[in-house]
Amino acid sequence: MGQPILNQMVDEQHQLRHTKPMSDPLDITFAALSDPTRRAILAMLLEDDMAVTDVAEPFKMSLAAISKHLTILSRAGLISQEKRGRVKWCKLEPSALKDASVWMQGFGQFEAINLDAFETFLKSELSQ
Amino acid sequence: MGQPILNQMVDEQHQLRHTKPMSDPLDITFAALSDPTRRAILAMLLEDDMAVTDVAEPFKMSLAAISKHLTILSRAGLISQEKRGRVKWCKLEPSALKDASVWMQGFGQFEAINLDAFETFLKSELSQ
DNA sequence: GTGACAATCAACCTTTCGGTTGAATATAGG
DNA sequence: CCTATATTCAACCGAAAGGTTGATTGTCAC
Repeated sequence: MGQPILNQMVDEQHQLRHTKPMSDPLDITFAALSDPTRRAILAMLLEDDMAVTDVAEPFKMSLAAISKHLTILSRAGLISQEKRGRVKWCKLEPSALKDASVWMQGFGQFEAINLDAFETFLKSELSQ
Repeated sequence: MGQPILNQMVDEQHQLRHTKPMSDPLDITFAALSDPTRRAILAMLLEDDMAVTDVAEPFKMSLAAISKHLTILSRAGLISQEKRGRVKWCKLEPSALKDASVWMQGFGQFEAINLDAFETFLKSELSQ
């Protein structure tokens, strides 16, 4: 039975005690999400896959800066990048959000959104 | 009609364009969650309210460091702190996770599905 | 009051973050 | 081939993060 989420948390704490420099994937995920530019990029990619230059266009910062942000999102698994020709296409990878989402579910009276039911819902939607 | 989640994302992007130093609450929430020590603290508080010293006990870092982490969690609204006598009690405030959770729900693999149905689904889940 | 305990403050250090600029590396197209 | 475009690399910068230590404040307990 049990609460795998809780166990995971305890493990995480235990890891800390031993000063493992090994960074939890959740570190990277949440850190990636903590920047508003990166969240905006994710929102843009929700609509469509985009080239790096096109991603950068709405922002007033340099292309290199956006390129770095994309690298961070990519390392967090939140997007994937595929080079076709000289253009690198960026694609949202929403499944990476799942672990973080599941972790958060551990804290909530707002388990309002039951993930199993959620997935069932998605499947039924997609099969139409 | 209406996709409030998506609109919110667009607003966020718009804000960026104007270099507002005004930090989105989501920045603070996700940044707070990106540190493993702080996530471990949240997990501990999930079991019970605790005094600062007791929170610090399992960790090998200084009390001052833990105190700083608790301040960050507090500013993010993820915990509340109440001083009774010389002891400051820390209490989990899981509702602060809700906004972040809702934001994340916007990213399903499901650009295919229609957002109205998604919201209807969420409402029905919440009303149970 | 005195001493022990709870917690924060203040100053400091090192590393990471988010940004810049300018040069470098592909690749596409005429 | 040559040139324009797409993207990254490299070096640098200031600011913020995460930690330390030592002093400080406040409260309880005798």
